Amino acid sequence: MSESDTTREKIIAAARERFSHYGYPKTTIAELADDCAMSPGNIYRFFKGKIDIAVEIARREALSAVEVIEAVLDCPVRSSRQRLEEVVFADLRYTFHLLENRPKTLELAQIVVSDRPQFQIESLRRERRVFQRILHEGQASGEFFIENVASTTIALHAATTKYRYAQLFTNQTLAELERELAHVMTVILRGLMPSKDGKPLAETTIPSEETAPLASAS
Amino acid sequence: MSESDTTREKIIAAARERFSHYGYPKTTIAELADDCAMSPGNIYRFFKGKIDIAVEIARREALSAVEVIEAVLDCPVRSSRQRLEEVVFADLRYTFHLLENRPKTLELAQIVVSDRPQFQIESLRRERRVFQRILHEGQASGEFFIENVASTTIALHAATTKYRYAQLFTNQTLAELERELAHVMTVILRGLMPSKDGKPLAETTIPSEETAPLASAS
DNA sequence: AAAATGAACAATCAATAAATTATTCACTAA
DNA sequence: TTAGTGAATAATTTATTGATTGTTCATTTT
Repeated sequence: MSESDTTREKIIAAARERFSHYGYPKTTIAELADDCAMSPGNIYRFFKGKIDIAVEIARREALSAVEVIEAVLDCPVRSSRQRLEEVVFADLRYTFHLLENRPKTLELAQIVVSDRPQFQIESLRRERRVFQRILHEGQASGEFFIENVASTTIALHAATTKYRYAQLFTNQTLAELERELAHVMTVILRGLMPSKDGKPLAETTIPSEETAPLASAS
Repeated sequence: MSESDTTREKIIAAARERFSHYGYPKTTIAELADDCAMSPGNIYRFFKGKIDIAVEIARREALSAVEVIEAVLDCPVRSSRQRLEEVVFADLRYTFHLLENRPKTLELAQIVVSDRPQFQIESLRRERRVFQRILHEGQASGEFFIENVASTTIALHAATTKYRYAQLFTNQTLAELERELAHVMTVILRGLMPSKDGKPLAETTIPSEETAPLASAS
C-alpha cells in the first residue's frame, strides 16, 4: 500500500515536472516511465490513462489554490468586510500570478476541463464555499444584512467572475484589475450592509420579456 | 458614389447570407462574386480583404445589438432602478438568444476579434455607455448615490460580465441565468442606493499584498 | 477615367501516408 | 500474489502532397 503509494507519487512528480516544462501534449507516457525507471505498462497500474494523471495534478493544484485563499481566513481582521476584501483580492492575485508564472497550468486546466466538465464545477463550488463562510459570519455578527446567504454567495461569485482567470478575458495589468475590483467591491459591500432604518431595498425580480423575439435567422 | 455604395451593399448582403448559413471559413470569395454576378477581383475594389467583409458585418451586428439595448431606454419606467434592470436583462436575453439561434454569429465575432482585438474593446465601450447614461440619470435624480459615475459604470459592467456571452462560460439555462442575475442586481442596486443617514460606506481600497510570492515554477 | 475582368501567383486547406504515441495484455520477476 | 515488463495494437499526431482559395494586376469594357 505505502509502497505503491510512493510509486504513484513518483509518477505524479515526474508528470508535474514535464507538464509544466513541455506541456501535457508533448509529454509521452514513455518519458514518464523513463523518469520513474519503469516500463510504460506499469504506469497503467496506477492511472487509468494519461488524462487521469493530469486530472490528479489539476485537482491538487485547485485544492492548494483554495487553501491559499482559505489561509487568508486565519489572519486576524477587523471585520467581515475586510475579510471578504482580502479573500477576493487574494483570489485575483493568486490566479493572475499563477497564469503569469506558470502558463502551462492554464493549458492543463483547460485540457482537464474539456474532458471532465465536472472538474470545473467542483472547483468553483469549493471556492464559493469560502465566500459563503464569510457571508455567514458577517450575517451572524450583524455586520451584513443578507436575506439568503446561499443565493447571495452565488451573486458575489458571479459578480467577480471576471477576476478569476482575468487573462482569458482581457489583457489588463494586475494593477488595473485591482483598481477595477476595488470599485466592484465598493458597490457590492454597500449592497451587503444593512440600511440604517432597517428596511432593505426590495429584491430585484426578473422583468418580463416585453420585446419581440429578436435575432431570427437572417 | 451611390452606384458603388449599392454594389458594396450587395456584397455585404451576400456575405451575411453565406456566413450565417455556412460560416465564414467555408464561404469563398468566388462564391460571393458569383452571388453578386461579378468577378472575384472586383470584390477587392470594395474590401481590402475577406476579413474586412466580416468586420463590417460584425460591426453592424454590434451596433444593432446596442440599439436593441438602447431601445429599452425609450420605454417609460418608474425609476432608474427599473431602467437598469430592464437593460441588464435585455442584454442577457438578447445575446443568449443570438447565440442560441444564430451560432455562426459567435464564430464570426471570435474570428473578427482574434484578428482585430480593438473591435471587442470598442463594442464593450459602446455597451458601457448605455449603462453610464442610466447611472447618470439616477444620480441626477437623487435615486442613486454614486460618487464616481465613470468607475461605477465599469464596476457594474464588470460585475455582469458573466451574463454577456454566458454560453461561453456555463451551460446554464436562460431561466437559471436570469434567477442568478436577479440576485446580482439585488446586491448591486442596494449598493447604489443612498443610505438613509446620508453617510455612504467608505470605498474599498486595494489591500496590500501580504502573502509571500506564490506559484513559483515547480 | 472608372468599373470590371480573369488569369497568375501565393497562401491556405484537405486528404492521405508515415511516424509517433497511448494503451493493452500475455508474460516474467520478486 | 503482487509488481513489473515490453512487444503488439489501436489511436493520435505529424509530414507530405495535391487541391482549393485569397489576392494581385495587366488588360478589357463601359
